[in-house]
Amino acid sequence: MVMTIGTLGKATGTKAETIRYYEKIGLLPPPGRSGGNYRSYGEAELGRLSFIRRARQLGFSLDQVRALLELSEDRGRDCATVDALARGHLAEVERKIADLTALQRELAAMIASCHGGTVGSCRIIEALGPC
Amino acid sequence: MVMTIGTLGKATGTKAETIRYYEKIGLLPPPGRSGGNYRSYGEAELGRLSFIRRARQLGFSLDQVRALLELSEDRGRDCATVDALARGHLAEVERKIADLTALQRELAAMIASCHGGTVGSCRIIEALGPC
DNA sequence: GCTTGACCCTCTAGTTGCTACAGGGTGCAT
DNA sequence: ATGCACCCTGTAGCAACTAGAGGGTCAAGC
Repeated sequence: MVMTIGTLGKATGTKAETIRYYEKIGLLPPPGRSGGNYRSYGEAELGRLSFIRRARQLGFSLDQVRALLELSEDRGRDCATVDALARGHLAEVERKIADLTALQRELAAMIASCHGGTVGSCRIIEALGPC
Repeated sequence: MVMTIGTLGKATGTKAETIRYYEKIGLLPPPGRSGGNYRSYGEAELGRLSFIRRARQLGFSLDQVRALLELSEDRGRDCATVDALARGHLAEVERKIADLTALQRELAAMIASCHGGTVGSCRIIEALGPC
């Protein structure tokens, strides 16, 4: 099964530009070319790109994806490194959730304190102003 | 009270580079200069920069901060616009929290399914692989 | 009065992860 | 043969800074 970049893109929910970008930064190997100099992809590339996209959806950075790809190629290796990478990412996500939740509370309190009127007496602006 | 950029930075928890950046994008007006061509700031700038930093800490974008600053200058105006801006931002934060929470659940499940061993049998790698 | 060190200046380029052109070539159907 | 959808390369842009090069300024200490 041979695909053009557009077909591969549709199969993985990725824009052609993004695929070319992944190639440029070395996340995808340079594929073969057709007579008209079109990139041509097969099953292997489909699998690799799916992996990348899935990991991205889970919020892994491109650097983390790169590491995961490398680790996944070495099937005999202990998977503790993979585990650590995923746990590190989870911790990061949890920290972000905590930060945003604190933010949410502050914003909600600020908004609740505003009872209309003019900017001059607005509690939201006041809350942002000099302490 | 006259300050150099470094002093203003310390007072507001902002790096000098960031202050110059804010000036470049028009968030802070160009300040006066000392004999040696140093930027010199007073109370007004301290207030404005504090406002900016506080809003940034609450996750408002620079464009939103710009709008808030403009609104705050017109004390007689109805504060409904301010309120709407803040509510919009809160909604955005809440959406992000929901997204991250979904992510967190997926990551945690993935990690829980991994019971050690080699990469070849690693459930994390498997979960990322082709469906 | 001269040096040392901390500070300041401008300007440019890098970060992350794409996205959007501009200015072309290819391939297939009509 | 001509239109249209697709492909190619290369560059520039987004947010919100951050870091560095290559200089100038100022106060203190000797």
